[in-house]
Amino acid sequence: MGRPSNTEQRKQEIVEALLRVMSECGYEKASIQIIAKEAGLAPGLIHYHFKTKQEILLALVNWIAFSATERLEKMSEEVSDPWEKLGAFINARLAKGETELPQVVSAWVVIAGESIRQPEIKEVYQGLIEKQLEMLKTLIAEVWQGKSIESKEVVHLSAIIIAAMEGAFQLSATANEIMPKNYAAQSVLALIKNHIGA
Amino acid sequence: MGRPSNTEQRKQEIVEALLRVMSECGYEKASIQIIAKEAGLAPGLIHYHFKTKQEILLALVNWIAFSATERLEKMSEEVSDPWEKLGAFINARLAKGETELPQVVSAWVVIAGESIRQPEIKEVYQGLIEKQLEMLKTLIAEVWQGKSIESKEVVHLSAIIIAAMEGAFQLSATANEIMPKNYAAQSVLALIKNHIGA
Amino acid sequence: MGRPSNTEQRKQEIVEALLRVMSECGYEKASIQIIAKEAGLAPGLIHYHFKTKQEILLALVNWIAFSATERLEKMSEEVSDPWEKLGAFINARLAKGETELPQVVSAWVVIAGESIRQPEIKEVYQGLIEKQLEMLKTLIAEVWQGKSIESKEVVHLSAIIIAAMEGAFQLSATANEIMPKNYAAQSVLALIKNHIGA
Amino acid sequence: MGRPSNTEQRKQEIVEALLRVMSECGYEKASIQIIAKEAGLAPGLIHYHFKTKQEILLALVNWIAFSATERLEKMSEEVSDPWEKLGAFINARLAKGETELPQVVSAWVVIAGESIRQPEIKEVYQGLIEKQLEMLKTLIAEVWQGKSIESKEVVHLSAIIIAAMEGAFQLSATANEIMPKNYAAQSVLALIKNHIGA
DNA sequence: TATGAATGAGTTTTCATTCAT
DNA sequence: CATGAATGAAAACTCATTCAT
Repeated sequence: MGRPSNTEQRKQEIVEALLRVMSECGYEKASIQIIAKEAGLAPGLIHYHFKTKQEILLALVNWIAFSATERLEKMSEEVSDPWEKLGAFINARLAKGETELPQVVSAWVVIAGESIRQPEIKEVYQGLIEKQLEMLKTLIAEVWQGKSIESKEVVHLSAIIIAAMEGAFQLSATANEIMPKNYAAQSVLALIKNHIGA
Repeated sequence: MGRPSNTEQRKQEIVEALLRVMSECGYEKASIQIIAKEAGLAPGLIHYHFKTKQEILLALVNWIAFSATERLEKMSEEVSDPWEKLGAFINARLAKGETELPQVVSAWVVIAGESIRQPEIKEVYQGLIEKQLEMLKTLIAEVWQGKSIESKEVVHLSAIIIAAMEGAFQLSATANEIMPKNYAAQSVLALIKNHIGA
Repeated sequence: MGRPSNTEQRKQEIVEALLRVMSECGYEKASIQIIAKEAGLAPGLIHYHFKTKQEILLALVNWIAFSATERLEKMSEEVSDPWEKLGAFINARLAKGETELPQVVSAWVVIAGESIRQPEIKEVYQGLIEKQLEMLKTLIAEVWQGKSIESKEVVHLSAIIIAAMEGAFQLSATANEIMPKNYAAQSVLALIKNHIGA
Repeated sequence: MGRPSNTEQRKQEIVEALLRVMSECGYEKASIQIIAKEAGLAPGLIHYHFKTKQEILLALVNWIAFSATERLEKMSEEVSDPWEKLGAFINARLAKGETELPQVVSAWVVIAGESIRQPEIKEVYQGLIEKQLEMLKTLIAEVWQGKSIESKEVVHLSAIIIAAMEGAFQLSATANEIMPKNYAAQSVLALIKNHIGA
């Protein structure tokens, strides 16, 4: 009957090894050999579980996107007040003491760079951004009196807020002194509050 | 006597070739061979003018940083009204129809990714961010009644605005439908105006 | 489970291939390609087993040094008479019909040249010389009535004998007609005998 | 009429630049660019005066050989007593306080290594050794009562003394603590004296 | 599933040599 | 004679991928 499959667990180990290596070396310099060593596995095994290196990256991007989405959804379910929901959304990605590892932040910046030349990565990247944008539009429409979810004001505000959040990620990875993640969240929230006159 | 030097011109040609290639292939895939072909030069000549490939990247980052700074300074000199200055600052980096090529935007995202693993790149990257932050703080203090340049509010607002601008760059390179550069600028400006109650 | 390791054998094959190539082409001209061809292996495999080319050279130098030391020690154990021991020592490195291949002699001269610019090589080279010097001092003190091992006379005589042996190597590799290895050994021994008046 | 030729001087400058560079980097790593910089000349000029890099090496080897021979001859002319002549010969190459630069010693070891693969170099190298051997045989025959210049004893002793001198060079370049040049000379002379019973 | 050796194309870099000025 | 840019072949090294065990 053979041993029970542990493929899923192994795959996850490999993906997380890539995350750790990539957050220090970037994607190209994260060689299969190094990923294997980081994961404590033999190099050959990597290609048993993933056909190509890009497939691992794709799995990583999907995993990060999935985790983020999942966390966002859970957080917005836990609270019911619209403003609290909005706060939860912002905090979920930007607040200090997050489950979000600093490695994920660095990796995310690297992923953005890779998405420039790898359409498959770009697609997943865009998917996450779009999902976030949808959520944010909904949340902002809820707190902004008299504005419909597809009104120009809501759309623009949401987009620029998403940009600010992505930018905060980038700066916290590349210029940490300037943008510590801890005050990014409150600044963003304050910005929104003032903007819609709450 | 002897051959006249054309080093500076050649170096610039090489740097711009890297820019073009990098905005499509990323940094690692921008091989010396490809850069040389793009520049119409022999591969060996690249290393005659630059000792290493990283040196070309460094020159590119410095050039982008220098061009941006120069443009920002010139624009802020051309107008005298504080609000107009602020607008010029925002527009200089984000407005459509700019001298800023879309290639520069893509390259900038790639550079952010590279700065994760190359300290020399990180340093120049941070340098530009810091310079921009200083300018923005000054501009915001000028339009924000009663706020000193180093007050917490000004610092935080400036930082988040810088983040939004960097994020807008990133999104316009990776998710263009969501964040066309053309409305990023006006959104940011509107955000500031509302925030400080102007 | 898994593939059995043959690393040690492969490494030795590569080291010996370097020896052969180096004794004809020198170190710099012994390219990885040529070494690989000489060893009947794929070029990439060389770097799988040795991180750098210098590492191969280092392994070779260590191997030569180890072989020489081992042979010297064995030879001095096989005889007990002090004069015979001394003769065995001289013969071990210089006598004809030796296990010492002419390739080792040529390679050794090349190694001396490389040790000028590679400190790591120099270190191993010096180590062997020092070990030989210690052995020779002991042997000479044993046959030289009334001289202590660290007396000036013993030290100087030993040093010059080591020099003569190294020089004989060099001449037999570069000017073979002048210094055939076969009479170097007996000449050195005669020199010592006369010198200490035996 | 043009300017007066300075070819000979330039050539000598280049040769000496190679000497200096080679004594630190070896021959292969002594690139034309580096030699040119060391000589304070433009790279192109090197190839104006020497067709190939090997030609410079050849000139250097010849120069060293010529200088050595010249010095030896002059020294043996200055004294008339046979033992003094012999002493002068030994001292000329090995004694401390020599005009012989330490760089020449290092370069000489590198040259020996190169002669393994470059017949042209080997030839000059052997030529110098032979010339020295002839001189030494003459000198030894003069001090050794009743021995003819081509007797087996004189030939062998001369050969091993030449070997000791070359070896002393090598050790003083690669293992200086073991064989300082200063006591090599006196040791060699003492060895000869004892050997021929003087 | 797992191991780790093996492959070969591709990368950056070096450098003797040539050549336009 | 002299300069210094330009060339292109070759070098060491990397690495995703394959394969024998």
